[in-house]
Amino acid sequence: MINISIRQLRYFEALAVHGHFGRAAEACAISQPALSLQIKELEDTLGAPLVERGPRHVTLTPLGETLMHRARAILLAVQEVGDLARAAASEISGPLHIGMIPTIAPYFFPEVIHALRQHFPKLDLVPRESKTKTLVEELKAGRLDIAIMALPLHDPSLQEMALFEEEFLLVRPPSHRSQPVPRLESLHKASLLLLEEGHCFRDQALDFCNITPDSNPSLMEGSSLSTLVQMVGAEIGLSLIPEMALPIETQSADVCVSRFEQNQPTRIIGAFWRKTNPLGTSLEAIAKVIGALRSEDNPLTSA
Amino acid sequence: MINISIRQLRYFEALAVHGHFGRAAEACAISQPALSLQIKELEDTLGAPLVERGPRHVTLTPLGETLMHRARAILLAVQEVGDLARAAASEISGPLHIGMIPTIAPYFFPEVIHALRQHFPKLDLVPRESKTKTLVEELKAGRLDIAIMALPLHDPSLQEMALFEEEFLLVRPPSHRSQPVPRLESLHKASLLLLEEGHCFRDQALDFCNITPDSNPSLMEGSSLSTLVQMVGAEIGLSLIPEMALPIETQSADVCVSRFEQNQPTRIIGAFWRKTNPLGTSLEAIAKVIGALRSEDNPLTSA
DNA sequence: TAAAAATACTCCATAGGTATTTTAT
DNA sequence: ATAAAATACCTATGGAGTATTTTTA
Repeated sequence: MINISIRQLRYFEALAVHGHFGRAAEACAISQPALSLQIKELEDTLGAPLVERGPRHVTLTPLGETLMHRARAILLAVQEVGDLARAAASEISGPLHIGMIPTIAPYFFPEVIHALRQHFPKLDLVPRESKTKTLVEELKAGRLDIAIMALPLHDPSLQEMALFEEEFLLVRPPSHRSQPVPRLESLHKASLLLLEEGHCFRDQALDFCNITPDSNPSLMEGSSLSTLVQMVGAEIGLSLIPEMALPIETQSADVCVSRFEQNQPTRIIGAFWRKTNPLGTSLEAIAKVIGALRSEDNPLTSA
Repeated sequence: MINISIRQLRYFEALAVHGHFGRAAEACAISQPALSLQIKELEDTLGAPLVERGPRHVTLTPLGETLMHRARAILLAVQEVGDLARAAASEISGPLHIGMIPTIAPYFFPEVIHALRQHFPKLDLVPRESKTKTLVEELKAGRLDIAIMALPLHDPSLQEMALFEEEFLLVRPPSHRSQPVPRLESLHKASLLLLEEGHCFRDQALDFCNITPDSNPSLMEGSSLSTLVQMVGAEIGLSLIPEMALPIETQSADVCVSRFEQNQPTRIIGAFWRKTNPLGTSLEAIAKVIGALRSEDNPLTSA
């Protein structure tokens, strides 16, 4: 029977990530020789080298690569076993890694954290803001427990739960205040300011306006909603912002914010977690608390 | 970070299987206190009891049950990491657990073992004979590396490889020798002898003859092909046997064996293994050697 | 009260630390 | 020549053994 230890897999993963015995050892909070020995032992039991030792950095051998995949899966499964305990406890406690997309995070995180502290005082919240793609990766790798993102996602390994619907609002320069609200379909002709590549809000907006980035030369980009609103205030163009950003982003800029008169676009925001996460039930309760914060004005559930 | 060891999971699995600290310890080749301590430690790190201690036997708590599922998955993944090494070696070696369905095993195992010893001398073959359902379970649990069964199976976690086609032959009492071969479709009117419930060969035969067990009161059952042939020899009825059983089973019985004149029924025999088994490539080579034994007379591949 | 698990203790294997040498560019 | 990994050696944690006590139907 093969005698590898979880410890060896942990060290090996660190070595793969850092590509350097010394730094990997540091990451594992052990000395470099200690890590070297465990790697050596792992190589011995497998009967083949796992890394190629270079003078400046080490790289994985093909066998090392395949082991890495399997090791990650095992380490995730082990971590989930650890979470079994927390799931069994009457009250959820310990660190909870929670992620949110950038177009929501700055406006929603404060109240989410406040509400979760109220409902689950034993929880130690570790918030993170990233784009959807990163959040999904982090969820799957077990570095996040739950993420708040826009639906739909269609990832079979993730559980999704819709929380509330959010409107897209039109932001125009102050000079437009007297003009009528343009129709959504006419926006492709305007100078539209949108978030840079990778933000789901950008894709949603493009989708609603029926725009492909190439076909619209007057499209301009910003890296945050705040920037966009400021640029609109400086008469550079129009933009869309999610409802949630309204109170904060329009405070410091002189802009004209309007709903559309018809075909008001919206997106649905939901919570996501690994289906295999033993904390599932707790995460559902947490998601419900988060959803309740917004569902008063915007109820998705008919409760 | 949770500090669970693979050792603890192994011991816990043994305890779950045996329901008894002493016997589980024996199965793990350690002393009872050693196992008790590891279980206790596991319970401590998870913060909740995993087993309910009874005076005669222990039973898993609900948490223990869920842990068991996850532990098995982890242990299987670890075992597969162990197999990575063997897969990396130039020549496949070590123990290979191979299963076969009962209607093939007695006739085919000898030549399969002989051929595999020739081609893979470092392999230590561990053969087992079981019905399809059991073989599938054993494959998935990692207690079998490869199984030879009838297609189709449609199990998404298993890789299948067709090896050869095998005919179903009609076995009649010696008195029928002068009579013409009945048509396959007329067999449901005859006194048909078939294998008992659970053999895939039985289901295949029923299927070919368009019989449902209930609708045919003259159906009789035996627990082995050998029994069936002997009963046919004793004029008790007719039967079907797979081609492969022919040389052995008809040696010691005075029966009349015939192919059908039309609609000759066949089944396809194939090899199966876990898709995640790192030995996959080796198992493919092994399966090819097995298939080559029969594909001379019965080629499935157009080689 | 009897079978079985928990506890007490002792021992040894091994993970980890520090100091040092070897290696490869 | 230098950064980095391997080796040597020591220490200490903890896993396993034997003997014994506690538990509970």
